[in-house]
Amino acid sequence: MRQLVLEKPSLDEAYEAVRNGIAQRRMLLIVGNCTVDYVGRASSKLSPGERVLIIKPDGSTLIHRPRDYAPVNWQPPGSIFKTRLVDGCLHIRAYRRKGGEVLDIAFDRVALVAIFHLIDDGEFYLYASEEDMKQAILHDPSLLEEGFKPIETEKPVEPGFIDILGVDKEGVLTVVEIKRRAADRAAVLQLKSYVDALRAETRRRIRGILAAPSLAKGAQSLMAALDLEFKPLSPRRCADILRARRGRRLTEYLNVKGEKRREESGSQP
Amino acid sequence: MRQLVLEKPSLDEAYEAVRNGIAQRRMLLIVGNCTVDYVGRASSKLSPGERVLIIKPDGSTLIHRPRDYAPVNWQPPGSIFKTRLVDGCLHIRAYRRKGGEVLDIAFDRVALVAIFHLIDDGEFYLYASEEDMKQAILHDPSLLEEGFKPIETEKPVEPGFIDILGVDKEGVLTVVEIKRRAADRAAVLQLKSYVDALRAETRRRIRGILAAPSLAKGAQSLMAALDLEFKPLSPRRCADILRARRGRRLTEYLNVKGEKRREESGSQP
DNA sequence: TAATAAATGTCGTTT
DNA sequence: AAACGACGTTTATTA
Repeated sequence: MRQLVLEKPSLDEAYEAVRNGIAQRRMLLIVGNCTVDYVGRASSKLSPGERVLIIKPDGSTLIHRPRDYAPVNWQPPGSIFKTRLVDGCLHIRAYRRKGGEVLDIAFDRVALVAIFHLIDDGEFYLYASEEDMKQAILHDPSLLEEGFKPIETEKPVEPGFIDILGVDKEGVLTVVEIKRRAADRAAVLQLKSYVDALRAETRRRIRGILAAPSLAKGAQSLMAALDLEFKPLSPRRCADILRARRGRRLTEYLNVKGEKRREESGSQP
Repeated sequence: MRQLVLEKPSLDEAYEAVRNGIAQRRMLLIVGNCTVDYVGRASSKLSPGERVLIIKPDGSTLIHRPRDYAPVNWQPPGSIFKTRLVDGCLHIRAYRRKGGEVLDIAFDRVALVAIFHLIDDGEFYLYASEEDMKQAILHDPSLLEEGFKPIETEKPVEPGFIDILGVDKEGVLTVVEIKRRAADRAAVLQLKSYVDALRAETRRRIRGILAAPSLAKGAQSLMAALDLEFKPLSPRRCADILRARRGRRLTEYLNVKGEKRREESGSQP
């Protein structure tokens, strides 16, 4: 059985199919009228309506209403299931050991049960992450400031980790905090705490630079008050620069180096 | 047409069904082998594999692999769609005005197209939120501390909003920051910035209290260093207390007051 | 296991 | 539209 699709099944039919599908660790899509109850870190109740329930082979469970990006209720991977027919309803209970969280979905009508054995070994690549921004600055420190020299990345302090620690062209110790989106007050406070932590370690003068595409309004006054600096830097531009750099390096390998080195270069994330 | 289900349709059949389903603002479930490309705030590429695509009436778009809670790619509500048959593939493009984000899904094989007109007017209630914790403290200030008296909630400062501002039994101004889960360094810094902002407004002595179920280790040293205080408080307990309080009040209404007041009480979230 | 910070975070609320 | 903070945030990484 690669796929099983039941249109408007009876609750008995649905029950059997769902039970088997979960036992065989398939991907289940169930559409129907249901209520949802959750008890765990919080509690929630959802009165009747038509929704889509997804149960994945890894135990992830999602209930999607016909609107919104986010599921209205869910259970993360690793859930344990119990399926029952009670009082003319198909109950699916997803239990999570951690936190003793329980999600109970009760269908009184099922429009579809579809069960699939999906094979997905595709590779996923994401560009223009904060990590890409950091790499771009390390490859080309002038992106941050002319004369900037990185010393260390992810330096632990206090605790917490400084994205990039370096010195400016005057030799002044400089803490760099990177954000891939508009920096808000929280980001400023984060940078401030790193600078303060470092001040406790040394008497050298220390600059704090926040590198991000933009700075929220309320964050601007904070920056000034805390004597920190802002450097506009977009994740897209960083990703482009990285790609160009790596492209160049790849070309160098192709022209000069042997097979093994080319593979190494090609396997970079 | 309330529902249309196509098992293993040809790409032509799938194309027609998807086109119509999107035009009629239905809920679409499409299962098949696909690649996914995203360009927007970041960029991503996903090589071929079998996945579930959900398109909602509001334009929300989700691509789910057979694992993980989160979709591998998505588009938030409001997307605009373009469906095409190109080079033997069914392309579905979800375009988002904001940020010019583009999500392109290309199926070379479709296992299922299921289209539904879902009606969901159910109401969703969540208990034990941070808001519930705040209400519980306002109803019973001794939850925070014996003799505590709330003065104001969501007081704006600097900017930012103080969850609860009050005075302790000695009359000392007290800033309360509430977290529904273990308070981390960011929460401590948030409280600190509120206390500092308030200090700029008055010369009175000010206490800062962080009310949360627990305090992360790294946050403890920060609390001490910044002269702030921690009060253990669980969202569950607050929700229980709130429920009891409201239950009691409801009972009072039922026993004493007329129809109109009962309705008001009953309509509380 | 706990803690720390990123995320294409999303979502509601308010200015 | 921008900003601010909550979220049952989840997820990855690291001590």
